[in-house]
Amino acid sequence: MSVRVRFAPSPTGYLHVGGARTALFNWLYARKLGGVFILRIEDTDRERSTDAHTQVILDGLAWLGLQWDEGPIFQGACGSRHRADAERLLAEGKAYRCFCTPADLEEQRKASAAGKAAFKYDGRCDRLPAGEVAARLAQGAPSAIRFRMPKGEIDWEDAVHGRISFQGHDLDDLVILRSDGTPIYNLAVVSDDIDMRITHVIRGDDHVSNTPKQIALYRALGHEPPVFAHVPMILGSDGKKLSKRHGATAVGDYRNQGILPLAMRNFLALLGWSPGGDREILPESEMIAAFSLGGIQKKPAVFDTAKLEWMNGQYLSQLSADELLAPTRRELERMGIALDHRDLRPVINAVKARSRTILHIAEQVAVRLDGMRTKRDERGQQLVAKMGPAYTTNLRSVVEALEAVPESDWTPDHLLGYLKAVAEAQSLKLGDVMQPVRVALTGSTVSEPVNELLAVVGRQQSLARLRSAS
RNA sequence: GGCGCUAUCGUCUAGGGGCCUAGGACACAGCCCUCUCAAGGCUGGAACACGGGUUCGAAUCCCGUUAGCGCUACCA
Repeated sequence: MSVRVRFAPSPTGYLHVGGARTALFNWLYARKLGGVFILRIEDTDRERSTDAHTQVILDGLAWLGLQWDEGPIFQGACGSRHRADAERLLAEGKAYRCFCTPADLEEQRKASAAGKAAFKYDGRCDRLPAGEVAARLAQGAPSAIRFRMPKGEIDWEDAVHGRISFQGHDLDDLVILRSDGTPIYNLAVVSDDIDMRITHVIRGDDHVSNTPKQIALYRALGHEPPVFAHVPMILGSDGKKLSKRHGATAVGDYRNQGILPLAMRNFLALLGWSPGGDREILPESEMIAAFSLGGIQKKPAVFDTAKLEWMNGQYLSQLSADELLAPTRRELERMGIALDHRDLRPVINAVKARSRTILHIAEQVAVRLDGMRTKRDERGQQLVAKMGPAYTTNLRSVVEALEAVPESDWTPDHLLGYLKAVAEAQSLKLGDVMQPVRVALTGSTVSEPVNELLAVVGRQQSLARLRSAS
């Protein structure tokens, strides 16, 4: 039987990095086994689901290059099947009607909390005589359908964790169909996974405790459960589950910060999984070839932004200026800087070695071609002050010499010669003539070699800016 | 509280009884290169949570302790 896996996010928020990694593992597994990767949108929570969120998820997956083979299938469209499954369980005596209202249950919960024990539905409606049930239904009393949880042990061989077992008597008789006829998550998932002939359920560890309930449901519906693989959570630097207060948690946030999709995907793959050996930067083909569920870590992983940026830098350095051009332009557009008429490639080449993100590249381009001052370079003025009067004196000497340089000599090689000549003539160290130029042109003490910087900014612009600075 | 899961450098991990005086990567420190900063190269500090077993031999197997995390809805 061929492998069929699914990624099933609910469109109630953005595409979280944890979700993205779950999607990635599903995708890798499908690709590795020649299986089918299906996208299902779990939108049964009508209140919180929106089309906008769905679109963000679709965009995020596409950006990461995780192409799905089937779907997106919308769970909300399968309500009649969910209802039919619930009613079948009811008819077969595997479920029962529950007339407890949410208010009743709230009260039961409170009473139980006082006794320090965990609340567990006591099955009072399961003990209602058949006549009573019929009478209440006849009166039109609203009722939900509850699944009667089998009492024995429920266990499975988890592809990541190994054997996990629960005792049926620790589990609740869970509601599977609300009184308004809509399904509850655990039923919808099982019903859909059966319908879609899912063979492997690869999802987050937060679903481990749902698994025994779902296995019971599978059996009650007359189907063998699929293979389950529960992948560990992703934590913030403080060891708590990654959330908004840790800063960026959505895939889109990293996209906006100038992270490349392949770098993001590679980083995510290494969070909780290792190809074995010492490999880190993996092309898609190697990643797929090396992937296995057994190679997934059992413990949660901390999301380390520094390593993500390092990895992004690795990918960045492998790309040519031509390949970096489009993303850089997109970033500049987002920044509201119009440089459409300029050839950005020489500048990109000059700055990319010192950049870890596309955003940083775009900023450097803007500084050079648009005279933009970035926030991080605002301290340029302070640097000038720090250099004292020598800054102005030395800068003037350079400007004077550079003004005599013809356009035809305005190249990195020739400029280096001119700068060295200035240093020699003034008995200065090369750094003493270069650093003022660097600061004047970029507002920063950090940049590519000054002769390259001058070439990239261009003769006219360089001289104009240096003059006004000196 | 109950149930479940987990436990190797600060972080991501290699490791599946002897190859481990525990390897790699990020981060950090130093050196080289150098006009600055990156990149690159070299060097360094840094971990098997604790306690019992099993075994000739345990990071690796078993038990317990501790700690962390997850779940505990007519949410998903």
